[in-house]
Amino acid sequence: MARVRKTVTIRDVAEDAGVSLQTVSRVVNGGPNVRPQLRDKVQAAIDRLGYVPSLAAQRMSGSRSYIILAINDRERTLADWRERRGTDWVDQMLLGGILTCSKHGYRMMVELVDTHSDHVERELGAALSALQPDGVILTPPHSENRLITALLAERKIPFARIGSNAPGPGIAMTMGDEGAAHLATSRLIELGHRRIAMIAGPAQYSLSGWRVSGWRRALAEAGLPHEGLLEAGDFGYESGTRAARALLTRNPDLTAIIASSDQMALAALEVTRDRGLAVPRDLSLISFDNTPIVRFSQPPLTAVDQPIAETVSRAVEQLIARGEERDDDAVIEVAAGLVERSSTAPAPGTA
Amino acid sequence: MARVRKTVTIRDVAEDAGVSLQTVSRVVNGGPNVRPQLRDKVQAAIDRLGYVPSLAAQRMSGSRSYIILAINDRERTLADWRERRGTDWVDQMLLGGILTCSKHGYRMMVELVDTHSDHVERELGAALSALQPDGVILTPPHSENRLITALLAERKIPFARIGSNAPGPGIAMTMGDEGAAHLATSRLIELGHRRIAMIAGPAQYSLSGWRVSGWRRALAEAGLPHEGLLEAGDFGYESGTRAARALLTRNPDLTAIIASSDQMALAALEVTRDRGLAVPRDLSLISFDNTPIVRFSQPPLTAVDQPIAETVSRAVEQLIARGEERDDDAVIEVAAGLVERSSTAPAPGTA
DNA sequence: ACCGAAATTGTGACCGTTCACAAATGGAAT
DNA sequence: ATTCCATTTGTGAACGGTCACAATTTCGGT
Repeated sequence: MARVRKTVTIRDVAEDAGVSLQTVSRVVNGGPNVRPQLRDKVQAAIDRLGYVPSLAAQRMSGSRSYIILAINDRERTLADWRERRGTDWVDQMLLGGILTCSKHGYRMMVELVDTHSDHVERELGAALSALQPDGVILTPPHSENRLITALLAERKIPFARIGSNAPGPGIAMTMGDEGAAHLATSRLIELGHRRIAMIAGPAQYSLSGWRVSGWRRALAEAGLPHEGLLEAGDFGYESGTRAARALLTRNPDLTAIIASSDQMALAALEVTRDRGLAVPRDLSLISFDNTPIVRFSQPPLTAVDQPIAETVSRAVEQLIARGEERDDDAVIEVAAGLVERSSTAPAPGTA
Repeated sequence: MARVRKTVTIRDVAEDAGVSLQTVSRVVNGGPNVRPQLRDKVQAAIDRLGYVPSLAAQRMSGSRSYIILAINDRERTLADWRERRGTDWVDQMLLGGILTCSKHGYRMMVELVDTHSDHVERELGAALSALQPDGVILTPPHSENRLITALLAERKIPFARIGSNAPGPGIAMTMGDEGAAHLATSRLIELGHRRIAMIAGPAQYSLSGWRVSGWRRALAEAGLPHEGLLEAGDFGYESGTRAARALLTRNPDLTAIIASSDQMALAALEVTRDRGLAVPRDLSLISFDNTPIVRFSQPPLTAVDQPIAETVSRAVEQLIARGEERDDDAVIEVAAGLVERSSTAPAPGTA
């Protein structure tokens, strides 16, 4: 353990090993064409001195910055968002990304930007100039923001759009919302349900639309109607209450509800309870997101599991790989799964 | 909106404004001794070109890095931790820190290190060399790790230890665990409870000890015994189940339990229900942490609210302020509060 | 032993910014 | 006007790396 007083630079290593700076640089970066013998000698010096290249200096001299920038919404992130969808989403996203970055020698930096369009361009532009990241990850609701994607495309920085199903500039990382909704709906149909309602998310998120599509497609495939079975919320609890009430009032024969967020599902659970209906005996319930909360409700909810951590992780890997490559757009799907708990059961009156 | 092709450097601005690099630098950094007229002219050029100084270059030339490094435990963070204490802790910490950093023109970077002591020094040392942060935030269980604090002290990097009550090197940011436990216990005593048990956290976290102390002190002040009323868990659900069972079996006259984590409190809730006891009619329950989960249990739990976001936020501000100052150690307390919900009530048989 | 190409190593310039210091300018006092 | 000092501006040298390219070594084939 060498005692480190001042920062150890590549020069110190070069001197210690009796070689040139360039050689040390080659060893550090695993460059080719270094004789094994010399490489070992230099490596020994590096270890002895505890040398670690300075990220700042590396970036200065034209190499990569080894930074992935994750763009999050400032307002929604902390207050709004956590109230509505549970905090888990942000958490998983961060940790999935950070973990994967660290695995590849990269670092993830979180940048919070305002939703207000004027500022977005400014703020993001400043962040890009200051940090010069090798890649950017866009999270909802910025995943499909034209101004942002245009800015990134112009600067030729590879970027991934999380939770966006639409092809377009950058890499779209979808969690297969259409398919997931289809899966959940199909499962309910399989259990004998015929009147299956959906509480959708707000239209501003395109995933809301995709989930509705998946639900509708599954119903259509089974020859079931969807009229009057759709209500929209804003992912939050109160909106779920409203939607559930409307649905149950309008459709007394309802036997299943799919909610586009855990909070809205919990609200629906509360509403059904108030009306004297038992879940899952009288009504089955499936939620989206599968945050930790739904494991502790009575009963625990069956939920569509959005593989957020894995999605972000894959996004990071894509960006890193795109480092030198051409920036071909793509849509990558990470499949969602259905975690069956106790809020789903065969439809009433079924064998 | 100037169209940005290549990165705008300080040179471009200097040229555009017809001044020297140094002058631009002065304007950017709010340096003294620049004539207002010139300053405006330069500022105009900066705005027009959309210039933002490169963090890397700034760091290179001896200025600060404007980076705060938050050290988290790799294993516990993702898997273990979230299972045991709910994911909220990490989330709040990150966002509290990130938000505050961004407010001051700093950025927060999360570094995950292994718990295994050999690696910690290496990993952290590498991170410090690579990033050269202006400050470091240590989170449990690293807040009191000797190797880490020694390393930071040696490198003279200001650092804050979150959730540590003990004075020592660096700034200790305590959330007043002793006081919080005392507060919760006192409230129960006030409600007429006489047999108040505690499910403590694992000994490896010093906050566990402090919470026990606060509980004990409150009991002592009221002349109540604490013998046989203490069980320890590991913050996780299962351990809470075990502890609650042991406590209830050993003390049939128990009327209140304080749990050192939300998960353990939920477990205790489940156990009391199994035994035919109603909360809060027969038994009052208070948990620690106040993660979103406890709002959705039946009944919603009264909980000690750990002001994590604020604590980290304050820590960041301390570190930034310490930038140039002397590194005097300190213990700063951010008081916890009690959020009363429906799991606490007057003791059975009380007026 | 000799030649040439391939493999290995070294050299200088440069990345974008700030630092210490030198130069120029301004204004008050003489 | 002149002198002098304080204020304002400019200059060259770092900072710690990498890049392009030049110099050197190695080695197979003759």
